[in-house]
Amino acid sequence: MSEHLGLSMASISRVLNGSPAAQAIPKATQARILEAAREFNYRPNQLARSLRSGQSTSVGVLIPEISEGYAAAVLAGIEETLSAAGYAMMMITHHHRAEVLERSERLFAERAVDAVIAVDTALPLFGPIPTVTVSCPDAHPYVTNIVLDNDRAAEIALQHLHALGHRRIAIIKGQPFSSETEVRWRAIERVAASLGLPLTPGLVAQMEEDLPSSEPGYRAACRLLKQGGDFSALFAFNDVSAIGAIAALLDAGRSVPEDVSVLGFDDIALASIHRPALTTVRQPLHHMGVLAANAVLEMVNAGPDSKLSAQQIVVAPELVIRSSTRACHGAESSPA
Amino acid sequence: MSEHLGLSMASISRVLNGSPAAQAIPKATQARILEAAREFNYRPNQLARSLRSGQSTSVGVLIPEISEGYAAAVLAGIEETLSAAGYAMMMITHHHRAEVLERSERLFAERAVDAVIAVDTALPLFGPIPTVTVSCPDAHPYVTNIVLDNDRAAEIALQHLHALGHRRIAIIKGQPFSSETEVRWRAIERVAASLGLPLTPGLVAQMEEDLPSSEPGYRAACRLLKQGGDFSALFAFNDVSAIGAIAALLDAGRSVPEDVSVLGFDDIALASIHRPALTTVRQPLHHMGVLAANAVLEMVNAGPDSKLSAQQIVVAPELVIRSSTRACHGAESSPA
DNA sequence: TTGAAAGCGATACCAG
DNA sequence: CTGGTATCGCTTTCAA
Repeated sequence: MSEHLGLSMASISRVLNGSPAAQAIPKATQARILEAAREFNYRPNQLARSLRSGQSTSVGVLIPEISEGYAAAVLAGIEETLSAAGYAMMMITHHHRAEVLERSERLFAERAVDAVIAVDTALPLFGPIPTVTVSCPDAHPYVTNIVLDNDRAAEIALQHLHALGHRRIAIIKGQPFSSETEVRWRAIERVAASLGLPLTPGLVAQMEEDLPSSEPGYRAACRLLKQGGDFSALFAFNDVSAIGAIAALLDAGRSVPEDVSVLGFDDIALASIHRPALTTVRQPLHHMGVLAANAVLEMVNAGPDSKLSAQQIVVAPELVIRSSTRACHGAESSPA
Repeated sequence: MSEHLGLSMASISRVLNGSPAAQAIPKATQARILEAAREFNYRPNQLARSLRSGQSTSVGVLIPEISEGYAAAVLAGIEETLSAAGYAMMMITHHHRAEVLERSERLFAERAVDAVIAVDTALPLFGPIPTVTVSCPDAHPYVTNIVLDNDRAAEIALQHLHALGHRRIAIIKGQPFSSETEVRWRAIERVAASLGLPLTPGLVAQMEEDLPSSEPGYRAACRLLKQGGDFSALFAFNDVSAIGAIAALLDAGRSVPEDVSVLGFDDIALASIHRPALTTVRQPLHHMGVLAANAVLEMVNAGPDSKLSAQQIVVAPELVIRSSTRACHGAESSPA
C-alpha cells in the first residue's frame, strides 16, 4: 500500500473514493495522495472492495445465445451502458435449457452480482436480487420488464398490408419456446378480427425447429404454400424467417413483392441489406438493452431496501417501409 | 457459516474443495458436511475465496463489438468453454478505440482476471498475465495466438474462381485497423501472382469506414465499379462486405452470380441466410473460440510460473460453395 | 484532520 | 484427523 509516502491507509481510502469524510481533508494532502496513486500505478482490488462493501459492481446477464441479430443487439446496448457506469458483466448463455437456468442462479449468487438482466428467457424467479427482463412478457410481478408493445406492432403491420389492399394475409408464428410467440399471436388475432381479415388454419404456419438460420422460415412458408398458398401477403415472426420465406416463395415461382408482399419483424441489420430490402416492424433492440441496463443501475443505486417498485416499460415499434411490400395486384384503389 | 453443525470451518473448507488434505478425513464426516452444505443451501462466496487464493476463476475478453457475426461466433465458443470449466467471463467491447484498450488493462487488473483473451484486437501488451489472442497475426512473442492459415485461404479462394474461368478478379481489402487486413492481402498477392492473375489498382478497393454494417463493402464495390468495373468475379474481405458488394452490384444493374461471382470470407450465419447464399471461405470461428478458451485454461492451470511457452495455433480454412459464384460467362471450358 | 483497528468470508499454515 | 488463527486488500466506525 502506498502509505509508505506519508499517511495511513484510512485517509487514502477516503480520498480515492471521494467519500463524504474526505471533505475534511486539506486539498494539499488530497493532491499528494492522488499523485502518489498515479505514480505507483495503484489499482484498487475490486475483489477486496466488494467483499467489504457488499457491492460487486457487476451484473449477471442471461441470454439464450449470442448469434447475430436479436440477442447481440440487445447485448450491445447492455454492455455499453453497464461498462460506461463501471459495472462488469457476467454473461451466461442458456440455449433455453432449464438446467442451465437453475445453475445460473447459483453462479450469480456465488459471484455476488448486484443484479441480473434476463433477455428472452423464461426466468425461474431469482431470489431477492434486483431483476430486469427484456422481452419476457409473462414475468413475475416483482421484476421490472422491458417489453415491446405487441398490440401496436400487430396494428401497424396489418394496417400497412390492409391499406395496400391485401386481404388474404398469411402468418408465420414463432417457435413455441420463444417467449414472445404467444403475446404476438394474440395481438395479431385481435387486430385481424378488427380489420375483418381471415385467419384460417391454411393461412397460418408455426415454426418448430430451434435453428438460428432462416431454415425454419423457409419450411414454414413451404407448408403455407402446400396448404393452398392463397395469399397475397405474408407477415413473418422475424426478419430471419421472412428471408427464409422469401427464398421459399421464389423457389416456388412466386416473386416478391410482385406476387406476394412480405413483412418482417425486428429490423436486424440484414433487413436493409437484403434484396428485396425488407419492410419490417422495427424493435429498438439496442435501446431496449440500454433501458434494461439503466433500470438495473437505478435499482442498485437506490439501495437494497428502497421500495422502488417494479415497472413495466413498454417500447414502441415502428414500421420501416422498404421494397418487400407493395400494393396488392388485384386490389381496387385502396383507401389510405 | 455452517460450523454450527459439528466441527470447524477449516475442515469444512477442506472437504468442500476436495483439497488433498481432505483424504485424511473419515468418509462419515465428509458425508455429514456435504449434507449440511446442501441443507443450508450453502454458496461459497467467490469474492472471498478469490481474495484469499489469488485465483478469481474469471477471464477478461476483449472484442471489437458483438453485433456483426464474426465476433459473436468466436465469443460463443469462448463462453461455452469457459462456462463449462466454471470460469466467469468479463467482456469489454472496444470498438477499436485505443483509449478503451488502455482502460481495459486497468479494469482487468482491478477485477483480478486470471487471464485475457483478445479477439481481432491490436493488443497493447498486457502485463505478465496469461494472454491468448484470436486473429491477431502480429501479436507479441509471449502470447499464444490462434490464427487462420491465410495463405491457404487465399489459395482455395482464388483457385476456385480461377477454375471457374474467372481471370479478372476484383478484391475488396479490409480496413486498415483490422488486424488481418495486411496478412490476408499479402497472401492474395502471392497467390494471384502464382496463378497469373492481374491485381491492377483498378481491381482493388480498400474499405475505410469503421462501421459494423455492410456499408463499407457497398461503397468499396461502388468504387470498383467506378474504376472501370471490368471484372467477372469479386473476392471480399468478409461476408458482411460481400453482402454489401452484392447490393451495390445489383443496384448498378449487374446480377449475381450471372454477371459477377462474389466470394465472401468467414462464413458467418448470415452467409447462408442471404440470397443468393454466399460462397465463402469458412473460418472455424466457433472452434477458434473454443481453442482460445482451452489455451487460456491450460495456462492458468499450469500455474503462474510454469514455463509453458507461447504457441502459435494455426487453423485451416475451408471453402463453402453456395450460389453466389458460378462459371465465368465468356469462359472457354475451364480446366478442372 | 488523521490513525487504529475491526471485520467482509474464505483458505492455508501450523499445531495438537 | 481436526482446530486455531493469520491473512488476502479494502472500507468504516470510533477515537485521538
